[in-house]
Amino acid sequence: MASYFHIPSTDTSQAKGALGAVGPPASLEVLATVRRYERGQAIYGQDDSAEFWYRVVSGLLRRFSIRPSGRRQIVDFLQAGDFFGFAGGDELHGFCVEAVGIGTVVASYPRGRAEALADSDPRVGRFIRQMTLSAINRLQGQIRILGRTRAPEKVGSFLLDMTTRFAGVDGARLLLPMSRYDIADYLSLSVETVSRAMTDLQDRGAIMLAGTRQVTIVLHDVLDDDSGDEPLASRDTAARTLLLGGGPCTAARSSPSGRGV
Amino acid sequence: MASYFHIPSTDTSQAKGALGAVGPPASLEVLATVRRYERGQAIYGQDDSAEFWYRVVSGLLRRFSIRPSGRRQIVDFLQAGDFFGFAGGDELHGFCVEAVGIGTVVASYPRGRAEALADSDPRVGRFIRQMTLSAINRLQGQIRILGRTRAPEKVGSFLLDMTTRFAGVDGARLLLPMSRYDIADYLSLSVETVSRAMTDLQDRGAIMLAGTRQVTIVLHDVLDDDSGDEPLASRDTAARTLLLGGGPCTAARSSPSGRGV
DNA sequence: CGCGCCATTGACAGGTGTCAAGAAACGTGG
DNA sequence: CCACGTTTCTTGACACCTGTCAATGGCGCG
Repeated sequence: MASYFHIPSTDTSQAKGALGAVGPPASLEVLATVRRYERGQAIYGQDDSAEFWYRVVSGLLRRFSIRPSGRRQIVDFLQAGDFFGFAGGDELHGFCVEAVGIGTVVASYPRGRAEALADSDPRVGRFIRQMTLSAINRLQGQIRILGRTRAPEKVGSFLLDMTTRFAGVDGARLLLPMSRYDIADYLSLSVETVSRAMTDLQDRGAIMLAGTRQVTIVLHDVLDDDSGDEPLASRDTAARTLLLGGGPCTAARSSPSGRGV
Repeated sequence: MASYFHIPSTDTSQAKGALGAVGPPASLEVLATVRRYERGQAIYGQDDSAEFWYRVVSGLLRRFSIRPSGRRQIVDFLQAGDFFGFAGGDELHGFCVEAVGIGTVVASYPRGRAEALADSDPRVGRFIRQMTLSAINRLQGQIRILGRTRAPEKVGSFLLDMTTRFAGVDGARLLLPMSRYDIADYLSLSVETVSRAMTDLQDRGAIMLAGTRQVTIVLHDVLDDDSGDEPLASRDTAARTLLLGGGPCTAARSSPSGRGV
């Protein structure tokens, strides 16, 4: 974290998914402006115009929106290498992006020039498509998690998902970069329920907690398990799918890898 | 629905969001192969290889995955003009796609040739980026909905979201193209709870039901309301955001338009 | 008419949000 | 170094909501 304003190459000290490993093309990178953000500082706001694309150089960001009720819903956690800010056509973002910790560095790209570059340089276009696809994968992963019905399952699959993105040297140990409040707003749970789910998973021997942020995964299958022991939920739906659906959609999958659209 | 196998242009008889209105470039369209699917028939399965991109010509599809417990989770509803099937880099989809109703027509594009075309033809590349962005918008919309805590709110925001996508001639009337079971698996609720939420919204005067599929929106703000009357949820979180967050993220938004990344 | 499928409603147990209190971790200043 | 305030995290009690199980009615179709 020494040089803040130079060498905007991605910090790959953290383990990353297979996709985001490759950096942006040099022709795109010359457009970059790099800036450092403090804890809680906003990169952009909910009603700001989408004039830039962004890339996380190092640190962690949260993308969220505030509901009329005051509830904060976190839609995405962004780490080194992740792109964000490419809006859906009209001018507004619709979301806020904030730095979670201190020393978060973000590169920004002028939207118009970046899009023009994507037209002229196939590598840039392909890269942008890759970035949007990894964004889609992250969103689908969160939908998978939000789709679980009970809190320990949500927290469990969240931890597994984080392991694939924020894992330390050995795969089982995980250093959570965000607070319980962030996790709660990401999973649409109350902080108390997140806390209870953590201790529940620990009591069941699925994880081990060292302090509040360090988690060691012990039993993967318990975290991934969405069958509340015996009762396999939604028998009706499953049965209907088996009868009507046909095809290979009936087979259950074991490993959760959010791919494809 | 007369000509099944020719003129694969998008059926725009249904109202669409602003983005998907423009059709695919002609250079991409020459690669298309069009096919018709019956009710419940699979376009591809969970572990099929992602050799094609697809576009919905007419009808409705559901994209989902089956959990080990047997629960079906619907990740996306796809209608005329929507693209799908561009996987996240590796070879598998990870999801199933099925036709919801009868007479669903889908165009498929060989993946390799379509990607090559995206490199050589900027219009195709831009179009693909547009399609991925609208996919992102759909996913973010679902995350917003799944983030709500109580069933009537989920169903209410779901109905509003569907109105923007499946609205009839006048904006308030909505003809649901999917069953209660589909809605339940989309919102991660039980069918009974969806049904109860519908009647609850009707009792409160927010909607009017004519039969089971036709819904008339009466009070938008009730459907969009996520504050359970008085108690504004997560005071802690909101207060913390107000104090720490800073920036324009504190302002609440009224209209739910899922834009931006 | 009988038979699936879909939709609705009721009863009940279990899980989660809320409110409240207390413990632990962290930063700051003395 | 310790005291102190703030923030974060955990745990408990209780009301409410949702999933489950069960029963019923509507609807299309052979």
